Amino acid sequence: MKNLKEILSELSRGCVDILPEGELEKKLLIAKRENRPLRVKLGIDASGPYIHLGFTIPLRKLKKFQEFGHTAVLIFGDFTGKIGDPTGKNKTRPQLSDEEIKENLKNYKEQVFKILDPQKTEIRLNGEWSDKLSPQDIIKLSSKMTVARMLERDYFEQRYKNGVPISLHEFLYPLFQAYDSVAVKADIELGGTDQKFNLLLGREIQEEYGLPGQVVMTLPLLEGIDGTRKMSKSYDNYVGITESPTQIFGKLMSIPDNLITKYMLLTTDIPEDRIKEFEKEMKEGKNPKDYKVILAKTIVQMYYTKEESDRCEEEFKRIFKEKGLPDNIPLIKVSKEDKNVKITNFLKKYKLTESTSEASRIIKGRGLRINNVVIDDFNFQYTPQKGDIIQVGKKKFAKVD
RNA sequence: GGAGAGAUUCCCGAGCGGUCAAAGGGGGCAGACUGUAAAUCUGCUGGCUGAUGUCUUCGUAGGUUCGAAUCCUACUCUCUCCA
Repeated sequence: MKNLKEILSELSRGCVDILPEGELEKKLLIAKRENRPLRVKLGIDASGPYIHLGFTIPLRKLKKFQEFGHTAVLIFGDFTGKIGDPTGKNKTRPQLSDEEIKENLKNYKEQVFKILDPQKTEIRLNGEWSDKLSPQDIIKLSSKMTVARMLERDYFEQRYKNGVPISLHEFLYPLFQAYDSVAVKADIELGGTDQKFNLLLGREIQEEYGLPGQVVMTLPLLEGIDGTRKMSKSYDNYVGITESPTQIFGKLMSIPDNLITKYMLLTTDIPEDRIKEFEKEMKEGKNPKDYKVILAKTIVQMYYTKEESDRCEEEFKRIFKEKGLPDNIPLIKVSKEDKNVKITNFLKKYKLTESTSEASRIIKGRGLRINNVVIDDFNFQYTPQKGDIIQVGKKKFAKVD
């Protein structure tokens, strides 16, 4: 049995804030005294439940709580999803239909239980209670918040300054989210650092409704594989946990060096002191690539198997060190008419490029190889032969069948 | 309700009635160098095409004009100020 100190240190690994300070310890003590599990809340957007490495950070934290006997309460934002969240400027997200929500929920569950223990997980749809709120309830809820405080938030402040429209209902979002905490009687809520305000609001609203306020734990946002913007599907810089081992491995190998240890700390169970050693070794001049391999292998192993991770490593070596070819080159079936076709048309026809213009651009840039021979003439007449290897840029391969 | 400002290509942002497929930056793609890293350098960055050109693009719909992103009208949306 671990003592309280050890538990606290494991639970706070990677956390940015635990607010109010010291409260987590109190909650843990209360749970022990009352012999009941803590209810740890995490919200997810119903519109795109595609779980990438960034989102595994809070999920893994939740798992940690489960290991210590507590209950994970996942809030699936079907209510908010139905209203349609206007994120950007001109894009008002389409409202989700009931079927879409159902479908998303199904996919979500599948992925989430790759990490969480289903026995200790409670999945709730916030429509359950939000749908039932009357206008009076909503007014009462809104009266707990002032416009000035809303506008203080970075997110709104910037948009307001830049003249980007803010719809009124966007102000309601944090309130509904906060109300979720009331509804599920959360003891703790997890979220990214960008959620700090919302999470704290949850605490306040709980107190307004006569409940003990939740403890807020914020976790860092993980930069995507481009190393700058936060990991997100819309930036196409994500590593999805349901992607193929090869993809996961490859993507992780392309993250910038300075993120290696951050990824380790947040997305794996590699012990913190080991990570510190790695850091030191890299500073002393060891090749960061080797540590990246450790990271990539660890993660592939977490979501697949040890064998897969070994295979990925070997394949990676073969492709990039020895400039060999990947294992699974997609085959393209060419038809008999494909004789002496213009190469640009060919590339477009088989979706190797978006357009013929893109094809000629790549050809001009010396990015096209057939059987390892650079083709730099965009008027090249191509007659595909079975077994030809076509390489477009660094990453796209195809084999003629 | 009133007054003003604005909507440009993936994003930000220039843009005299013709020489504008539209400056510049960001992002992206490709190449060199590497460790499929970072940094740096180079090229490209609407579609189709025999590269010559051609078609579609500047909030939407009309109009003026030989010719419009640029002028006019209406509409839609946004912002700011006043009440």
